[in-house]
Amino acid sequence: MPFKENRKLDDRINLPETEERCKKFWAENNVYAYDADRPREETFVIDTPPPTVSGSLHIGHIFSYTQTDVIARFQRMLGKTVFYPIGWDDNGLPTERRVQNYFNITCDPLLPYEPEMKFTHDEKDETPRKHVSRKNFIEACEQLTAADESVFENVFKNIGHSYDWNIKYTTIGRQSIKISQESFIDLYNKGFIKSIESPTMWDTTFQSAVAQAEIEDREIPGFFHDINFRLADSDENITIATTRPEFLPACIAIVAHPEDERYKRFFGKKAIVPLFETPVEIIPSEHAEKDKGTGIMMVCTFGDAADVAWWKASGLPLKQIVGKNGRLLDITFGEKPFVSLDSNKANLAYREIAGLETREARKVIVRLLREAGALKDEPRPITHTVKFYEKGNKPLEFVTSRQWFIRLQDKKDMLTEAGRQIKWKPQHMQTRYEEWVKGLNQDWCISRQRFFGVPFPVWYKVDDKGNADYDNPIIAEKSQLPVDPMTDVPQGYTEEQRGQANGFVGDKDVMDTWATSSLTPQIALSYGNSDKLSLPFDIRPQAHDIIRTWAFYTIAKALMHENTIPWKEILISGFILDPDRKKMSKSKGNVVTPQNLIDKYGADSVRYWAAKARLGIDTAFEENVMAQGKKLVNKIFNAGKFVFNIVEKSALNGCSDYAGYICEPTDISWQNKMSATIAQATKFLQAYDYAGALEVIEKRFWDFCDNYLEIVKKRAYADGEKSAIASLMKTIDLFLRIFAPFCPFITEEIYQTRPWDVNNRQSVHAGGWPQADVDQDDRRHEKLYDIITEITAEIRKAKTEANLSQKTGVKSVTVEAPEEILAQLRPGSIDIINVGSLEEEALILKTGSELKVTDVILAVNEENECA
RNA sequence: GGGUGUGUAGCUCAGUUGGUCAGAGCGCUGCGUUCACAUCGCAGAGGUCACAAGUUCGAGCCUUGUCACACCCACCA
Repeated sequence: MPFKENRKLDDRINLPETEERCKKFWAENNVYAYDADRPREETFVIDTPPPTVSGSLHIGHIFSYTQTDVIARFQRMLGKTVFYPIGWDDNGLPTERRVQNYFNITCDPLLPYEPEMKFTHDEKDETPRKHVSRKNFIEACEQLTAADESVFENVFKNIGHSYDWNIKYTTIGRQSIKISQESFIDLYNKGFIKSIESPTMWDTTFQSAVAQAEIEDREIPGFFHDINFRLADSDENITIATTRPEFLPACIAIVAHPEDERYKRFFGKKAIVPLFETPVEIIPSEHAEKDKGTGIMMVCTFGDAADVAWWKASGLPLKQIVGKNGRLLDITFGEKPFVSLDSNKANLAYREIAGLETREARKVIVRLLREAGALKDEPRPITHTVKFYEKGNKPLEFVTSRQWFIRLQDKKDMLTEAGRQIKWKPQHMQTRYEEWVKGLNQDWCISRQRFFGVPFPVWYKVDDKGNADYDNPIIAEKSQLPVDPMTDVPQGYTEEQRGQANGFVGDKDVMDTWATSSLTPQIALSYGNSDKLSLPFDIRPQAHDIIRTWAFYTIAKALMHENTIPWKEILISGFILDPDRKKMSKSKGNVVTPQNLIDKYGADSVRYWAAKARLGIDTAFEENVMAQGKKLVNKIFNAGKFVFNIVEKSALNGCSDYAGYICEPTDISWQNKMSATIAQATKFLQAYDYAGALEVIEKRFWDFCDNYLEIVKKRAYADGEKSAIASLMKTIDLFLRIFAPFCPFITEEIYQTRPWDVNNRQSVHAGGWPQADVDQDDRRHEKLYDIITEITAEIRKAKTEANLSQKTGVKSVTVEAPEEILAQLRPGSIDIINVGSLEEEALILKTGSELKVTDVILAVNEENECA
């Protein structure tokens, strides 16, 4: 039901119908389409965050995305064309995990493709995970993300976000893959990308490398084990505390603090690793702390990140004992680098743990140590923090593997400088960014040993012995993109040569999802078909939890590719917190879904709630604010309807050019107020302070309903006075426009049904933000409105205190004020008489030092109230 | 250990450069309201603005310190 010519406003507010009508109207009239022909200066460019498609939309999304929409709508109403894309971040591990759980499948790249395979969701499916081929798995991902994305799209449309749905991308889409691969090739050619074999943080469940930014610490229970190491050439023992005794076979050294008197005399000597009889040197190191554990520790490859750093510095050989599946590798003592004074004994011990998961191996080692008498005391339970992949449920291991890295550590200064060229709102968020850059201690590992992602556009030559040459990759030609090296063939080769001696193999890894989402500006531009736009965009809106990932990586990529900043300003939104001020939990999020709230309060009210919160401030979830929004929406509707009723019965019905009729002093004074409010709101919105703008607009609106409307009611309604009616028309026109960015539905509904401007049925959102030129206003009666409301308040108070109706008549009111005030007041006397139900001649004006209402004598009795 | 933010009425939050800044909404209390709106109106009570010291004629606002809470990073044998 689109808006028809001369449609009348409903008698009662009906939000669901209003919302449907508006959505249809906007879609049919392309109200939010970006105009690629307009020049850059007339364009507002937004780098919209593509939400992760791995479940349902959270109320937090609605919160921050709505704040951006308010800004977008304001800019559009200013007359700009708004480049406002929308995308879905659907590639990567989170999606794979959801697909695995949802369809109860797991990917086995060795299986053949089954073209007929279908996927269904069964809540009660308790059978073991079904193994499917890589291609089938990707199809399952595509199926589920497509379904999820259409749900997301509906919610965003229901809440009234004004994206240009023609500029819609997915990070797994063909175009995104192409741009992501181009990015890889560009960085490779610039020498910013390297592939190296190195210890990498590894999730054994997903069997993939993960990046520094994807790690989180978790407190888990564990044990301290005090293990005795025999000293070589001595009967003495030293006791070493460790939480990971299963790493004994990978021990490469013992370290203690150089100033530790207990161990100073041992430096340079050798200790013997129990069970495995490996001699290791005792070395001083600043890293060791005297008062932790026993003060002396073993270094293994690799129990934790400190081991990695220490190993790199030491130059000692690498003893990798944990495999990619998280199980202990099959190694043999006596072969390099696993030296032992007694290889038979060592191998006997190791055979007990080979093939076990690290946790199981730990238990076995403890038993063996106990049997060998090398365990000083029984293990002591502790709680310690361990690194996890944020989406994983097993601790990370350090596994040596070949990975692609983007060099960032040598660009810290440039990255910091780029951050300084961007305006951060709030400002302190820039500090967070800088601290993150300062603390970078790894390059960016972008390869993931997964399936649903952007493939590396890379193959490797295979030599005559069948070994791949990883140091000299074959990089795809740009004209070939997008490519999948597992099915596409490098130039100069044929498919028959795949995997053959003197042939080639494809790189089977995919990229980290951030490697693609860090290119959202470039991807959006490619979908936008614009030759007028380039980096930097105007704004990037996002939350503060992904400063270290999305913001950081986007800045890094823009710097490396275009040598510029990606956006001029970055607006950091806060979080929605549980009422107990913790981060909103999933369980809660499932109950309070955005759609439920839209259904309950209406889209405009949910938007009102979002727009009330300041940038960067975390806010507790408070449904009351939505109820408040609903009251406002209702009030806007009723005020509109009331004014329409007045206009329809008046001589100004159907009149478009009403402004010239506004001539009465009180009306002119009120319009001064409106101008001031518009000026304030405009200033706030230009500074992206949508909450500040909403506050002043809302305040003025309630003032309008409570005071001005009451003041002019009689003149407009009973007297049919044109000045009052025209002033009401103008006021409604102005409020509809300045509320439009916040409450797009109700404002459009009323705007389209005005009994004036009937030939102008453009969307209220298509432009027309009011100009507040206060300097051109007629300021002769500037103070009058405030004087009237002040006196009115005193009269109302007198009635309230007498427990009487506001309709009670007034016999006399005495106002004392300086002559200057009285001069302003006199032309508006009639309005005080009207609004206060004063009898004729009841208003007595006296000269005094300041404005004061001294006597209010009510008509019902002779009670005299002193104000 | 390093960094950032927050602490203002019972609750959720505003308080822009120090001078009507002690506020709003909700909640609470009282009263009113047939005629735009009970999704209403009018009014009221409620706060040593975390604490302490300092700067100033004057401090929620600036400085220093303390406490509490939250988030990020580092360390985690």
